[in-house]
Amino acid sequence: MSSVVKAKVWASRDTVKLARELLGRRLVARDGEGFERRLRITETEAYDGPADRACHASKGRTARTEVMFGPAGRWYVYLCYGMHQMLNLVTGPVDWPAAVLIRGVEGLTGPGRVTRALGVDGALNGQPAHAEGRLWIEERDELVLAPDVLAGPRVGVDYAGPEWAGKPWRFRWMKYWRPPVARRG
DNA sequence: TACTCGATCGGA
DNA sequence: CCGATCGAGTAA
Repeated sequence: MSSVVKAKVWASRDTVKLARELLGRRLVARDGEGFERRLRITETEAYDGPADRACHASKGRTARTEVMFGPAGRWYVYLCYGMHQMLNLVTGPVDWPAAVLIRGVEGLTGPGRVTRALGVDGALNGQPAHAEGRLWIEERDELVLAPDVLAGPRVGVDYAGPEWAGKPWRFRWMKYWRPPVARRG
């Protein structure tokens, strides 16, 4: 199967469904020595379209959000709070800005922790997520729904207002998801 | 050019 | 609870 065909898997109009279906698929990270880690995706969030006030692209088409308007199957990586890289998979048709934030993989809870552990940074922005390289999503012909998935509101998007912050577009595969390490009190 | 604020995290 | 830390977005 060509990369082009594989990328079409993510071109569905329904990004919320894709965020749900991404659970259970493997994220593969290859380091400088060629060592690979294959980790099940356990937590995702959907950011869907120009009307979604929590989606960066709701502010319009800019240099930063351009990649979300492009073809599906590429990485959208941006810096948050000046120190955390956020890893997203671009989804949807061309000119429909949407993406799925990868918030957790097995053994790693939290979007900033995932990228730190896998060495992800802005260099991956715009790179294909469906071809072997530095980081990719393992090929699988069919999307398989993971069982035991909990949906809830997205994290940290209250600024988007109740209509958008309240949408249950965060998905966790509870069989593999683990709560963040306890904070000290 | 000067602000403001975040799709977060770890420490107190 | 709080500070870290910096680029994008906005207003001017």
